[in-house]
Amino acid sequence: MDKLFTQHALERLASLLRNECRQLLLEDGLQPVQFEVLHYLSICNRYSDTPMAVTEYLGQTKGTVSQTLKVLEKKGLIEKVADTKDKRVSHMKLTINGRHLIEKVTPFPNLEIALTQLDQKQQANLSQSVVELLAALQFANGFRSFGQCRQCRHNIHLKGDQFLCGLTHESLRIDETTLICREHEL
Amino acid sequence: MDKLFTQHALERLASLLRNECRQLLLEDGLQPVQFEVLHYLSICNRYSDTPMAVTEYLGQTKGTVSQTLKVLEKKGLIEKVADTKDKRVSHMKLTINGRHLIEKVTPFPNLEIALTQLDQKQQANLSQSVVELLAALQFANGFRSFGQCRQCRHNIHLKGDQFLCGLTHESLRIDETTLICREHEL
DNA sequence: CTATTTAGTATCGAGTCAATACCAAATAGG
DNA sequence: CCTATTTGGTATTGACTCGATACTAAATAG
Repeated sequence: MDKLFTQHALERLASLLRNECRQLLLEDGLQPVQFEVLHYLSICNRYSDTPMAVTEYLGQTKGTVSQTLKVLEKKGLIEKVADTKDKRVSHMKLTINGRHLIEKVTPFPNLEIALTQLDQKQQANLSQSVVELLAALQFANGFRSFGQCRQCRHNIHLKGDQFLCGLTHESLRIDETTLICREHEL
Repeated sequence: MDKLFTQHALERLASLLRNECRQLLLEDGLQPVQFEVLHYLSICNRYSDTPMAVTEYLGQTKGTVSQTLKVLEKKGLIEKVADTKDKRVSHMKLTINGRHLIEKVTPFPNLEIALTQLDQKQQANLSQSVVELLAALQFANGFRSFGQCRQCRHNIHLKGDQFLCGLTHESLRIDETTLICREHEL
């Protein structure tokens, strides 16, 4: 079966990536999951930076995620901001230090090297394949798709730089439309 | 940068796979890493089933791997067999129960669904892309390539079903040549 | 024949993660 | 309008991960 072979390669890939992440963050005292959360928070939009959104994104329990966020907050990498409308929800914003850390460790050196060793066509193929599989896997998991705001069915392009979210009926700045949204649907 | 986008997709993919693995093994009380080791041991050849080989494969420390193996042994999924020539090394063989467990959980249901949702060409692309990236990443990590014996430069095809390893000067059964070898080199 | 290397184990501490239990705010329904 | 349920989030506990360190025994080098 070729599928089993692909699965094995994917598992191994996942394992190597996780290891590279771990070693990279060792001096900062961060764990792979913590980095994942930080990274997610750095590329998601204002509807998607709540503890519950992170929970859905990671596919873990909210209790687990709550702990991870607590650690990141204690390290001064993120800040909790209360929601103005719903007093239950809070938004997790990256601090300056959080942004610095992300910039410092991305892209992963070895992954970067590996990617540059592929030619242009291989890179394009890889990128496309991974995105396709990711979409299929998220769907199979019953997860939200967590795609870019710009590519969402709720996104309405008024004219020029003016965009609107059909779900929240709020207007979007153009730079917000490239962020990841938990309400994303194709 | 498109590379950053690819890295993010890969990270997320790794994360989702790990979660599926975890949930799948929850009732068996196994952790993702433990499954990874078990899976590796089920597809590696007789030169590559030692604790040190697993250590190189996972890219962790030997102490960490030693613990993982101890757990698997205590659960009756693998057995330690002493090497006949080198009294320091031991070989970890899967028990019947170990094989049963592997068969029970592979392939991962959601990954399987996701893969079948891709068409033939997408699947082929994915498989190829992942293998290419894996090779590049292993190289960038300074890791051994852990490829199939059959595709190794040391593998000598005598005639018909007769193969020889040019490194160990031992003859190989034909079914052994499809296993993964730690000494693999292209 | 000693010195170094290699294979492997044991122990410790910080951290992951699910499960459970809990609280407060928002929403639903008569 | 007022209670019941749902939703967002925190706290605690226990089994497990993982690197660091320290250790033993066997093999190899010089």
